[in-house]
Amino acid sequence: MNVPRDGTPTRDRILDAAQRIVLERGFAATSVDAVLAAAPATKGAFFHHFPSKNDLGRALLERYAAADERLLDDFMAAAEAESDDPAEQLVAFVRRFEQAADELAPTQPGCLFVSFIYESQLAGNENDLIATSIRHWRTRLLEKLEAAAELHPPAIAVDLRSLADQVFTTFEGGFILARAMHDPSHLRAQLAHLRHYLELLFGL
Amino acid sequence: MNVPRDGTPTRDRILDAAQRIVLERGFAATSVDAVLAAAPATKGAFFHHFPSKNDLGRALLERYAAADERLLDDFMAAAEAESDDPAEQLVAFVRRFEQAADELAPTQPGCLFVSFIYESQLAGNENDLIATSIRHWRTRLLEKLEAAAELHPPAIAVDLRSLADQVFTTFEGGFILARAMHDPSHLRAQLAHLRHYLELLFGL
DNA sequence: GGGGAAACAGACTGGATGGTCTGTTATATC
DNA sequence: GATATAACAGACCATCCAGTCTGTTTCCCC
Repeated sequence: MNVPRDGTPTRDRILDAAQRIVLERGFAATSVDAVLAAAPATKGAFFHHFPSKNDLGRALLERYAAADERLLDDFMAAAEAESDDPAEQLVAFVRRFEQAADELAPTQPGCLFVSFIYESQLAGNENDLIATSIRHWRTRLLEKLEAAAELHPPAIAVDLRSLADQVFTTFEGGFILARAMHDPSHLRAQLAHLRHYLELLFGL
Repeated sequence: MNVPRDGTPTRDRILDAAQRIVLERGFAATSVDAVLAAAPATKGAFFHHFPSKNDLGRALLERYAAADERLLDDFMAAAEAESDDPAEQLVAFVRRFEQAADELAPTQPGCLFVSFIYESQLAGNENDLIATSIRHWRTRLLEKLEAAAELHPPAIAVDLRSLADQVFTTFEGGFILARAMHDPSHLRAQLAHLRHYLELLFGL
């Protein structure tokens, strides 16, 4: 078996350029030629790495979901290092995203998931990739919420399952708000309210 | 001046069909031909009513924003009829959206605003239409929030301005969550948390 | 150092798509 | 009932765009 030169740098360059353009204009409005011009790369390179444009979309989503999962793990680990109280961990977790929001928002004008969710043209397989990602967040946060509710009986009865989803909701909604108003700082402010809600619920 | 037959029914049919398809696939992925097939209408009719596809987008946005504003006014008026307490009015306001969510979500799989926000290809003019709409909600809700905070000192210090935006955030985030998980009921659940947050803040 | 396979390069194509253009029909005014 | 004009109808066009195809280069293995 012969192993010629490594193609991953080219592949990554294409993915990076594609992600930037997709986040800005959406997937359908992103032409392969535009990606190639931005990468830069050629037609031959593109269709060597991705059989079709849809495969590029799938690859983008997979890479994004993986990075997303890593972020969740990292921030949760950092939050767990700050305190032993699961409620305080949750608050620290959200606070970390608030801090990250200011740096993240200007460079990343949105969430790649939304770019695909609002374009149902991709088959169910990759949409399930998003659903799996969301469920992962939910599971991870739900166990913390349950532990927190155990220690700190909530001020009012709430459904913890959908509360876990509230993190995703606030993130996506905040992104949209920030983008619609052309002001990245909105994301942080919306996340702060989620934190306040948790603080009130668990009496912190 | 001669006034031939009325064109508004055709125009509306085109707008209705276009809105359905745009909400499902996004604006860029919506071809004029697909709209014409769904309306149904012909090329001649389309380009008689809309000089270009982008003009259709603008018209869609304008119509949507107007309906949005009407909804805000109606629900706010209904909430104001329920109670004299601005805090309770706000809670009633959100509760109304929870009720509406179940009926709205299945027929309308998303918010038209997002379809355009995540596709920056349209010029700044129509994006400002969205921003104006958001600012309208913010202004309207902010005055209620300030009145509520006067009567019921908030449990913790929060920024009322961004709290007003939280309604928009929760709505958009909830829509995305519902769509990503293929379960419209999520929207209602997310709105419920927003209501709980308000209840906790104002001690209701 | 020759052979082979992956990694490109780039001209080319067929279909989709936004938009045009030349009619034709309906209706209110005179 | 002649006419003017908005409201359509639908063939047609120019462009763009995803995907193909035929090379050429690079690099490892023997």
